[in-house]
Amino acid sequence: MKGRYDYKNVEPKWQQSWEDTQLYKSEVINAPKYYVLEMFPYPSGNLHMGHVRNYSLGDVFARYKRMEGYNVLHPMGWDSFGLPAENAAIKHGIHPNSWTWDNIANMRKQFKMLGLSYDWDREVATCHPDYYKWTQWLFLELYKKGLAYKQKANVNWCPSCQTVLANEQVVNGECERCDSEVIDKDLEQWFFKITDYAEELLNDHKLLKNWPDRVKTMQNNWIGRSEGAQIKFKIKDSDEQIEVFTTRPDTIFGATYMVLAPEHPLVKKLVVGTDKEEEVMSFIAKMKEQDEEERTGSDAEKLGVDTGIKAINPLTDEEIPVMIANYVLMGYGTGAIMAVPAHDQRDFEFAKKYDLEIKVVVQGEKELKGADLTEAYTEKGKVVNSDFLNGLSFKEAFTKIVAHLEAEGIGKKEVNYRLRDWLISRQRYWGTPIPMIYCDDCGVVPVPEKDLPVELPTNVKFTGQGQSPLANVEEFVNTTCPKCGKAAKREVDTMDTFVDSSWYYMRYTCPELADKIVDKDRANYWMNVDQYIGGIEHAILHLLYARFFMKFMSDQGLVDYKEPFDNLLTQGMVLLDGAKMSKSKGNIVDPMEILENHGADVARLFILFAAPPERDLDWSDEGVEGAERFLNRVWRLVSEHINDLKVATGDYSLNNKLEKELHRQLHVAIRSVTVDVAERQQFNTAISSIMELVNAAYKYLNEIDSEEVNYSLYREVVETVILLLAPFAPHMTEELWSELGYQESVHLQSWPEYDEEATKKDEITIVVQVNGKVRDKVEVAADIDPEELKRIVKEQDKVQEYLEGKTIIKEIVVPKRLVNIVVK
RNA sequence: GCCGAGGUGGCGGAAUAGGCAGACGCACCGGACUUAAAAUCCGGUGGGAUUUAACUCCCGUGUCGGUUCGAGUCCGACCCUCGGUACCA
Repeated sequence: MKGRYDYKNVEPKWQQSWEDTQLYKSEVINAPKYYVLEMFPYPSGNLHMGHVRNYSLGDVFARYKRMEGYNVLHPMGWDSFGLPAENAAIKHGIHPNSWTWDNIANMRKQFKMLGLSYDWDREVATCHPDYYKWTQWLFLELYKKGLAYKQKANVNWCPSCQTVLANEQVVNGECERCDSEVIDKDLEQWFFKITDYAEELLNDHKLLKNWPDRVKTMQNNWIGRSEGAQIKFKIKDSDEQIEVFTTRPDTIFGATYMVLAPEHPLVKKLVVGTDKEEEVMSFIAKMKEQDEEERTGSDAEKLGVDTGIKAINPLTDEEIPVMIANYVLMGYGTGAIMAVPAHDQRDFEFAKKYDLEIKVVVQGEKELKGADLTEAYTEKGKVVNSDFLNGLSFKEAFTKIVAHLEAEGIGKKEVNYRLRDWLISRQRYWGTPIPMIYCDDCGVVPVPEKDLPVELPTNVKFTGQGQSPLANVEEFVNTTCPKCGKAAKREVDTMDTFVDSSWYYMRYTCPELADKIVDKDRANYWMNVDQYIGGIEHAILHLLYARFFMKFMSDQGLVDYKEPFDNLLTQGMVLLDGAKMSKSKGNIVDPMEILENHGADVARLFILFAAPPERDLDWSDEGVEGAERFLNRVWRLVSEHINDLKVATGDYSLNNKLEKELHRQLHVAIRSVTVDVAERQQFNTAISSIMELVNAAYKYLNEIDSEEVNYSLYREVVETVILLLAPFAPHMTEELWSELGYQESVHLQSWPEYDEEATKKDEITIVVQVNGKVRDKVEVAADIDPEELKRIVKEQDKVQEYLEGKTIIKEIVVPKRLVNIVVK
């Protein structure tokens, strides 16, 4: 046996063996299942360290659960539609199809080099027609239910990606992918009605007990539920009405003006032809020039203009001015507000600036006067100056005014959400075609299910300009109407790739199925995903969309569950010198280089040991060497004693203190590692516990007479180290296991069990404190009587010193830990 | 501003129910092995005071205060860092 772990030969050998014996193949059997899933990657062509971390974490769960006796599903696939493929085509003239499949082949090879325990028979790729056929099928199901619809809307357009984006993909007014500034466009686009599920998406967070709170909070904020009322205001000398949403209908008597967003459709209707037309239109033009930051930044200046139009406050019957202002956004609520400057800070600032009436209708502790206010009083106090609401609390006033509005037919209670419908059209080629046809006679007609998939044509020119490249492919565009058979045209936009990844976890349960998206029995057996692992950057995007799809699929009867991911682990980033690794900055550590120089087990062990999973991890070459040193230390535990180990298979007794202590540490280690992996998901401390056991083994070998080594005990320790380490360093442990003479894979063995009794010490150290300060320590029997312990403690010389001349007030005994004597 | 997470040695990090702060690893220092080096093994390593040394003592988990026999852990106020979000009516 070699003196060092020879990863270059050992790792490929076992990777081949695992593949040959189909070790990680999973099937539905009559046994408890465990579905572990990591977010599948975009096939950029090469692994990066974030991948290594993500997939190493998942592999530990998969291997551990398998050893625990679960029937484990651990699949892998490719989120393989997307812009980079198309950009490569534009730049290098390589077809996205071949570019993507080449990348997949290369990355699959790299994944295998990491020794990850995937059932590769279940591999899916979202760009494969066998997969996107079902993405299209889901689109049609959504369409049938009215949850997919086409509408002209003011949408986000990324000039660099040359496509529209969903709200979730716009960050601070910039494209989430390329950081270009996003501009507004009025376009007719396809939407998914995720807002229908807003309430459920919010409520079902309570089912997700093991999701990080911050992810749930981010989703809560994104969905942005608020309770209030919708109220209609009449306009003087017009049949039109202004509809507003407010969370403070209790303050309606204080509504002294109204504001429309510059984009509000009523603006043109009302203003055109009046003497204010020019002034208003030039103001609106100016507002449109403001970029996102200027308009919506926290300290953006409030700008407005009077339309000259008057609305009627339905409660006071007073005429109030209708303003247009930049601080009211078309994208939230109705795009119009009733302004209550005394009780809303924004309205207050605006009213001060444009000299509008401020009328107090909520009383605070001190009497408030409109003229004296320096800021709005936004508390929910007692209502005043409000006729029949006077004297009521917020809650009472809310109920009463809403009842009044409903009775009058001018308003109602309403729940408003910040969440918008999901815009899924993309003016790009490399995505799932939207299966819709436009017929002059029949209108919008869905592609019949039997005609799916609508395949992407391959003979496409990439210009990167303006509209979907599919628009220029005549054979694709021109088709016949499924209804009337006349010439018709296909939809040329493709779907947002987040649609593809919203349901892939379901397809893994039946990846080969040709006539159905999933088989319900199989889906019900494997779902939900028990453990999902991925980056926090998907807290809103992917994780919200996937939850939406799961709920829809559940409502369609495809599966009996409502949430896709029971447990979520969001792993931290891999940093180099405190900064995110990035190609453009050139601060990259290439996983392939680490595999070449240290092997997969070292890479995995380092990355799992260096930090707890959720936290960011700073790359350290010294740390990698430390991991390598440790693995070789384990290796030598076997290699240096291989002959004795091979014959030492019998029972043993514990002959002396050293052996008792080693045996105790063995069981302590099993307990710690089990708890850390299974309950706490703290792999760094799990590994440190294995290190402690290895150190204990060395200590034993060092301290015992070399003739007297108890090899049967020692063998059990070594075997346990191997088993505990197997999920972390699968190749080396497999090799060592076979060196010990076993034929069957270490990854098919049972997880070691510990004996609680064996973890206990006969003699324990008790800390002795006087007035809370440690003054001495005593060795006593573990089961000592507390009174006896107190007596022994007080006999100690050092303790006596501190007790001399003092009176004992109190004696505290914490069993197995300490004694504290309080004196005065 | 609001919401969330966090602040512990030279560094990454541990302390699971309020009970020895600093597990494990890195780095560093010393020793063994070696002609030598590498590798490996053994030992030391929070700061300070005193001491030849041992012993011993004091301080120490962002700051200040509180609860408690006892606080990294609980409570209150504050400071800082990171993440999310931001005219959301």
